[in-house]
Amino acid sequence: MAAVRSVVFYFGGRNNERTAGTVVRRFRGEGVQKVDGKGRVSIPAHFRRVLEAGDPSWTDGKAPEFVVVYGDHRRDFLECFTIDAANDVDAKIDRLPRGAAKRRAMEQLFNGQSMPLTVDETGRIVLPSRLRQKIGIDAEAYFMAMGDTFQIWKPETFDAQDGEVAALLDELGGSDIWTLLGDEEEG
Amino acid sequence: MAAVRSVVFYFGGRNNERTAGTVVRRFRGEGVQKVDGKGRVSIPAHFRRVLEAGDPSWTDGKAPEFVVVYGDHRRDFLECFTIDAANDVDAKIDRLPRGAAKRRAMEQLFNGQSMPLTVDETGRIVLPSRLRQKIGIDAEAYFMAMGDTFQIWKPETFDAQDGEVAALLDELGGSDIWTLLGDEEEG
DNA sequence: TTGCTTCCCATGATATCCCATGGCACCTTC
DNA sequence: GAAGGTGCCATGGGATATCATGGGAAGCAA
Repeated sequence: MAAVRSVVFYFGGRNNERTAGTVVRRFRGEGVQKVDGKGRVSIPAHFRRVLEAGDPSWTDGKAPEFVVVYGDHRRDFLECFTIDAANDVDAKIDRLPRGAAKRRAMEQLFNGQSMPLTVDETGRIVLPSRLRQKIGIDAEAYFMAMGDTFQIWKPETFDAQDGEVAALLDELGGSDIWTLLGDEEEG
Repeated sequence: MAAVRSVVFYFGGRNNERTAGTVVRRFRGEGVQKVDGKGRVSIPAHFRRVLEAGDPSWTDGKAPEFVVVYGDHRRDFLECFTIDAANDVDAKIDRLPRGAAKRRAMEQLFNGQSMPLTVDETGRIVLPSRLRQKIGIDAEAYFMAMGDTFQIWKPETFDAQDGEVAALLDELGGSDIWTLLGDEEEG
């Protein structure tokens, strides 16, 4: 019954400042999930696979943990990190000089304004009401992959900023990947 | 404008096996495949060979993975990337400055509006109904190679834009490859 | 108690897996 | 060089597992 089909890993982007050789499975995809009165939300199955792969202490059958950063009032979405990704960020913060203003700010944001969450047996998390209120989530939550992380939005909030993104893409010449990246150089 | 339905399979012939020493790396050809009620579609065998070659974690006998980008409302086709190609794109996106609007847009397009798919043992994928609906596919899908990637279209949609391409070629002076390439050099 | 969590069980809808078939290309064999 | 064998390819159908989601009971805190 335990479901570990052999998860196929693939390597993430080359220049993503990750430890060389680290196998990373990137988040991909998007979707709307229901949020019930208790604040329970299903994590899309594919995201769960990535969370499992990114949690060093996860084993088959267990529930993966991850870190959600909610930030201050300026942030209107939640950003979710695998344990591995969160450790990478922590390591980077550690490299900043002690006492530096930037370091304090980073620590406050990433260590203070964040919390660990655990996916339960049925693939759901419970979003504390404080977090739901913060980003205005009510009955639905919009999940969007961002490579190393994924984000949780109130659908309406996301739609609004999505319009801006679409406008930007128009300005940049459409939604063709190669055009946008500037394909002069070959890889 | 030729009707897609009249196109006979043209995937590069039958003997396109992995002959020793021959590395298949670019998608070539076009054709129509059936889509059944479950959304299952056979990936043309020649395309599979390229997907296998472009998946670092693929080994003989395994099922290759790849990434399909469906994009926003302006896109009326699906664009399929090998894992290698997707990693290249991710790497290029990673090189854009963090926080830049363009980077955000690219991440949303390429990480959010995309999903990983796996070719099954029989050489098929399952196109989720959401994707089929998005590009209007029901019983048939048109596959078209684009070198690094391949695209999946609703046949009728492809026919329509195919007419535009033909018109453009007329305008450019015909369909002679060398003439067209020469023009580009002069311009 | 009243309200919030946490855990366990239930269910409809997909999605996935396993098995099956007809066809065509190529290879053998006579 | 016809006839039949072999293997991959495209496709279909049914059985099973997984997913997303809902509801209730049990624990815990003011």
